[in-house]
Amino acid sequence: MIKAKTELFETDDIFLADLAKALSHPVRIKILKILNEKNVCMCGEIVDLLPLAQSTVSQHLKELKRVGLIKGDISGPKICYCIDQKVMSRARETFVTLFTFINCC
Amino acid sequence: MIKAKTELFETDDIFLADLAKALSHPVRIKILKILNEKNVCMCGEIVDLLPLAQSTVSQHLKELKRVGLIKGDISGPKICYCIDQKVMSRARETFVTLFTFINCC
DNA sequence: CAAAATTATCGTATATTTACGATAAACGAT
DNA sequence: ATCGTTTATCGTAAATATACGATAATTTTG
Repeated sequence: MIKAKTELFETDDIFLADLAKALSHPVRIKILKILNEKNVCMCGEIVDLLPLAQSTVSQHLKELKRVGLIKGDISGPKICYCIDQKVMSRARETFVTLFTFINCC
Repeated sequence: MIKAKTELFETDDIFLADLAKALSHPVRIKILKILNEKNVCMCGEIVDLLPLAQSTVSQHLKELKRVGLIKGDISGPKICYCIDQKVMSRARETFVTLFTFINCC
């Protein structure tokens, strides 16, 4: 059912939009692919693979962390980043649900 | 294989990021759901269902049109918007490919 | 032809994003 | 304790996104 004008957006829509925002920059897609390939990765390694300053990469990692798609485990001065598969699965389901909904009904 | 620092992003990543950008606002998710439910929809109908000015809704429609997820057929002074299922399917595949890649390999 | 209806575009204000260099913070090694 | 390494954060500048009202453009209707 379509909602009345006074109601705000549904939390599902906000979550999906938020996920999409985290995926809306090629660098962040690339970072996810790098993390996927290396399994676990220091921030510095990612910086070396990208044409960006360390602070910029750090900002992108922060955005991915914000939605939970990645997590960073502190080990000494380094931080080992990796994909949070649980959240990633939830993200996949969220997108699939949208596309299924739109392609079917 | 991980690319050297000098190479820019892959076109796949750019396309995916671009799609994600179009989906990165709750209003645009909502618009897609409205179009899905109504099948075909005038701009004005969408405006009536959202707490936004007509010009703002028009801008969001433009962003969805930019990536091709929707198309607008002119019929008199009205414009009938609908989802472009072909592009939507491509979008679904693009996201599924990413998630499959990340969850498996 | 004029008026009404519909939608896009323009101008504009504000907020957010993206990028960088510089600096701070945390830890291991010397 | 100090130094080097690693990463986050700060300050800042430029670009983009989001929202609105006003206006223009298009077509149907009167």
